[in-house]
Amino acid sequence: MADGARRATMTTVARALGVSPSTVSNAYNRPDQLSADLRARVLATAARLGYAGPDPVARTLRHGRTGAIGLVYDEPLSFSFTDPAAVLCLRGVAAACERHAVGLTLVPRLPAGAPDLVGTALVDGLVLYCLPADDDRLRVARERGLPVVAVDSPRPPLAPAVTVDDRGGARAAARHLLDLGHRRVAVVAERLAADGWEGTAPRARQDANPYDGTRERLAGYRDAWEAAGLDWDAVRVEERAPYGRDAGRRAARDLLADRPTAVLAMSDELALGVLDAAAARGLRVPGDLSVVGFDDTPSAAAAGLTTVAQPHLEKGAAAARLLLDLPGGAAAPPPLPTRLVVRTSTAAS
Amino acid sequence: MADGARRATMTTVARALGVSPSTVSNAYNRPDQLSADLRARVLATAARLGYAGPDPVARTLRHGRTGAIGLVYDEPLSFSFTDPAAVLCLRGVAAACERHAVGLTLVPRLPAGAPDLVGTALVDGLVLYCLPADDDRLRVARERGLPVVAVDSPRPPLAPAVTVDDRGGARAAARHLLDLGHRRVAVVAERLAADGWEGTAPRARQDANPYDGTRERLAGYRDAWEAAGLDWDAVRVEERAPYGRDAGRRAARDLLADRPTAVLAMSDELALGVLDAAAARGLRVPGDLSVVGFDDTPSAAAAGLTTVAQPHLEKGAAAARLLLDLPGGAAAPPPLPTRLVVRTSTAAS
DNA sequence: CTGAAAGCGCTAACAT
DNA sequence: ATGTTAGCGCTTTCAG
Repeated sequence: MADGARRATMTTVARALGVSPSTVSNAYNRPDQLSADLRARVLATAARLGYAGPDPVARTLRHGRTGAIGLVYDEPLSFSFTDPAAVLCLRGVAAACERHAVGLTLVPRLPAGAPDLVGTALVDGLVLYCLPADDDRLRVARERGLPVVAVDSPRPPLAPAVTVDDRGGARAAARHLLDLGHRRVAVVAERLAADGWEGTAPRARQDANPYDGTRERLAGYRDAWEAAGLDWDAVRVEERAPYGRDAGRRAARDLLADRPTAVLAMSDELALGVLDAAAARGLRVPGDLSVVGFDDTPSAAAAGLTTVAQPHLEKGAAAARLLLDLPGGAAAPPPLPTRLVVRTSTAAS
Repeated sequence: MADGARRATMTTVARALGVSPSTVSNAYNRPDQLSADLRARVLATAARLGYAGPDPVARTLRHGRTGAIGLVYDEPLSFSFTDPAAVLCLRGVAAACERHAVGLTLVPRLPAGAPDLVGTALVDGLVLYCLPADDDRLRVARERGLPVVAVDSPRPPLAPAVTVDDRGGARAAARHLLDLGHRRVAVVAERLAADGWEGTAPRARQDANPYDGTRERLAGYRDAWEAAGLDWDAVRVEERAPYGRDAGRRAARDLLADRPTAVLAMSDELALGVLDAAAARGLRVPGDLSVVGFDDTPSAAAAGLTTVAQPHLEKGAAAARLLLDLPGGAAAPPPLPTRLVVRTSTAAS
């Protein structure tokens, strides 16, 4: 079995057996097109020569189908496995891939300057997760002619997308605090632009946010505020990057100096950071401070956080289905619902 | 820009410009092989025709390199995002992929009968994670001529692998309990075969376990036991499947009837389940019951679990590097170290 | 600096 | 039931 020669190919097998390549092809792809006997001989010869079946790449070139979809993410790849909300969404995507028997290719973001893998990944379509509206990778994917579907930004008409009622959820969260009598409320935000800036985000920055999900959340908070006849511009929106629990801690450390009675965190990870900071400062939650998150991740639930639930798994699965169900591309579903989940991190002011 | 015709190809662009296809190819792959002016014209024409650059599949066929590695896992894909230890390992793999600018394709396990995606995934190599020693997919990958590297089973000589000193770690865990004076100890095990069986695993089953990682762990416990002159076969090894925190709960519910003073759980997820069951039964940990886990996952740390740490990230990264560093395949590294981490879930008997 | 020609390995009409 | 032929789209010697 020493193979000094090149790897066996369909032609090799065909020649060894004195048949034509198409017969060997048929042995693999259309068993009914040849006698059982010949087929058995083909397979036996293939085994003897160490031929493992049609080369997937060549077959893909012929068929134009790779059997995988790609996932593009705005953070380092390892983040896909770090952020609880991302993990849930990915689980949904992965489950759908499994059902459709296609692979899921995580497409890494490369250091600027490197030729983008979005342009070369061997996939039949791409899920764009949490990209800013003007991200170049959207354009590259489009030019390749690949079907794309965005999740958590960008939205139509920029790209077909699975959307979530972020705004409604955020509105409910803010109204909840207002109903409890809170008026001195601060917001902890993740990045509102790709520039790594940190600080108290002015209104212009809030509105120019290219990440649709978070822009909508902020808009939802504001809706509730203005519906109550209050001045949104008086609400401090403290932005931190990079995203994560620590960002929440750091934002809260600054914010708490203002002695707010409540904090709206734009995600549960940030909210957990706020809880950390509150504890470090000796504040009781919800006695001294109410905190509302967003996402309803498992650890938020464990911490008793009041938050806004969204169907993460369904969101991911819907995105994958959009790519996989109808090759042409089905219509995007209506916005998925969000729901306020009241736990023990909020109380009357 | 209405494209009634077929998608533009290299030849299309060449013809539109009256040059040869190879010139267009050079414009993309060897800018130095043609005048800057001609190159600019080629690129402009390409843009005008909506040609997005060389087709990745065709290029792959030519070059024989896909630019991605695959990851194969013995559980449903979504599990990769559920199990904390798997997530950590995957993060390591993903980080290495990112550094090498290659994609990471998660290859789903299909319902039995379906043509296996391991045979057709467009990848340059495969990481086999937690497969049983006799898994068919190892053979399929080999026949394709793909480089493979196993993590957490199978081990050499079955396959090149990144190994961890599971046995040493388990030995330390068991010795820790013995040192504390525990003698009535029970083990909670995840699956010791792929058959879905549950119950008290007899010795034969323990030894035939095709999952190397867990077989080694069990062997490590036994080492310590026998070194202390005790009879391993008197130790109850309670096996549950499928794997997860709930499995730990259910195993512990049965086990605790024997009134052990300590439990060795073969993973932190199982250990957390044991803690749940102990709490439900009104047992204090470590007062009434000591518990030791394995893996040192974040939630284990948060729960104050005494456990065995292993370098998950490094394990995953090393596996990916083995595939990516030297195309030929480097030598596997020596077993990665494990380390007993004593927290507050263990005390003297 | 540019072009012609020969495949990479496979599949699907279309014969026979 | 089996073989012939013509590509899928690209890259790459090798000539000019």
